[in-house]
Amino acid sequence: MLWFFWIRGMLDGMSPADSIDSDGSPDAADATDAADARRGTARPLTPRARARARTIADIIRLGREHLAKDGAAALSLRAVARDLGVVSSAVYRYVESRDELLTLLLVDAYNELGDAVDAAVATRPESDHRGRFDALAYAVRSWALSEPARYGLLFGSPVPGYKAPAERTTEPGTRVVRALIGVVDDAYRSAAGRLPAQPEPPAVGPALHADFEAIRDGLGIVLSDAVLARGTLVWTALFGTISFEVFGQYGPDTFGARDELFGQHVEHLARLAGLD
Amino acid sequence: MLWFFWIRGMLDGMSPADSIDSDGSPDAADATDAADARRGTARPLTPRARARARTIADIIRLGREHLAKDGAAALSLRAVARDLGVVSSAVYRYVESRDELLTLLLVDAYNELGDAVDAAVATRPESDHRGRFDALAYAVRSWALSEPARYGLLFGSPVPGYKAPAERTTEPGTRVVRALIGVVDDAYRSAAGRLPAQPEPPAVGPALHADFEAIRDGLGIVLSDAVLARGTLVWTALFGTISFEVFGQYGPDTFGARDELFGQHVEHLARLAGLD
DNA sequence: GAGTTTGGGAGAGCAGTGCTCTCGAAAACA
DNA sequence: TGTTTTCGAGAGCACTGCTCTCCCAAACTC
Repeated sequence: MLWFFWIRGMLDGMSPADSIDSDGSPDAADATDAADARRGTARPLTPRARARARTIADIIRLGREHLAKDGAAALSLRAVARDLGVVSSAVYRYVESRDELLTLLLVDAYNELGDAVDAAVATRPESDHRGRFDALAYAVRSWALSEPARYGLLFGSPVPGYKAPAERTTEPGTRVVRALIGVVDDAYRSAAGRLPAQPEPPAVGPALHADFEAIRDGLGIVLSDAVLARGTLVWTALFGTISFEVFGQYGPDTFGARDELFGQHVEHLARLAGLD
Repeated sequence: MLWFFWIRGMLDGMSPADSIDSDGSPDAADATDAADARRGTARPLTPRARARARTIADIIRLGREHLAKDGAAALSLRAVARDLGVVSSAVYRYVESRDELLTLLLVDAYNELGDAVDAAVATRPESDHRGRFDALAYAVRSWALSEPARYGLLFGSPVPGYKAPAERTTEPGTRVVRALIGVVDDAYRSAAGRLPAQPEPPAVGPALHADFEAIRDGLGIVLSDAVLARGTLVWTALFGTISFEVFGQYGPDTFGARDELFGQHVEHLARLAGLD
């Protein structure tokens, strides 16, 4: 299964706990209602189920706070239990393990980032491809700088011993790249035939061509091998630039004008993507 | 102090432990000799000092193994002590804390990567700027793929609660970027005046200009603002691409032809750097 | 309404972690 | 030979994830 792809039927397979809205609002129990409605089982919500959903939402909210403050490696189930006013063994009634909580927080963070990106892109008209690209890039950077530890969980070094379950993280985890591909694909569709000539691209070999072909098939896009090759670089470069800033790779004093530096990089990346 | 800069006198301030050769060879004690020789104090090495240096070298070697296997967050001083055949409190005679060991391993890894890059660049003639750039890029990628956990320590999410001491990590930590700047600067020096015209660059504002000016002063290079802007993007993009591969951001199946994909990216990055 | 089921909090316990302290022996030095 | 220094061992503290048992109260069933 290609990583890019929306996994059909995934929502149906989700447990109620997965459906908690990502803002951790107190009425998370309603999310279970929504999930029930989605799969057509109008189950009358028992008080117990309601209390349970509320507790899980609290655990996610507290976990998110700890994650934001101390990072993934320092996330402690016992600390969450303390904040919840409960003994440590009690949280195991709601969350299978620390890794399970990490998965919930991973999905939570992916969706928050995805929402931020979607909202930013939507502020620009559909025809303003360059504007949409800029909005996407700046939205990712803003979220990353405001949530460095959670960004690190998503795009930093893997947590040792933790393996994200693909069936739960793939869809939310690919929202940004799918949005990016959408912006670029729209631009190329609308500009079909009248694109500025790019300098001769390096030839793409048969193996990489097959990879790109599978991506095109899976996502229903029209981008050429050359554009996809440049597009993947734009993708990884965008996150590379942001990661350097978030993770402190620039050092404390080298760049004072970080906004402007990022603007320069976005400019070059947009050109590389062919959006100019 | 700008992060890029070689810190003068740093070696003089180093403790013997910092001078352990990065390959963890058993004769690490000789490194102390070397350090003594460098600062002109020919101290006769006592048996105790010799044994001590050897033990520290063992600790670093074992720590490196654990780091490579399980990642930074899972690095355990007690586990190292067990492997060393000693009780846990005994290692505190040699290493101040877990963070101290992390610093030693950080410097160790930075230097191993720096050595690999320097060696790769040196295989190409000085005039082959594009070849040197490619060699640098592929050397970083090779090392990263063969040492994913240690790469993650250097370029992934920061270890929570750990703050790398700048006076010990800045010099080794900037070896790669200094090598990269060297390659690009050489190319621009040797091509002075006869460079292919680049498409009109976005204008650099006064604040970013000041940053670039400081970098030029500090490193004694001639690169223009436009080239430095593109150069920092090349730098961050290179590590972004490599990080995506090492950290599994591509997903397991999206790209089979990863070598070729990286080759495409290097090609575009070389063009962006003006090395064509 | 009475009886039964079940959900879940409390607490003890196990094995691991980083780190500190004291004690004693051995090695190095004077 | 006697003194000083070094350093390993071991106990102990506070923390972690996680399991197990106990038991009460809320919820469901008849």
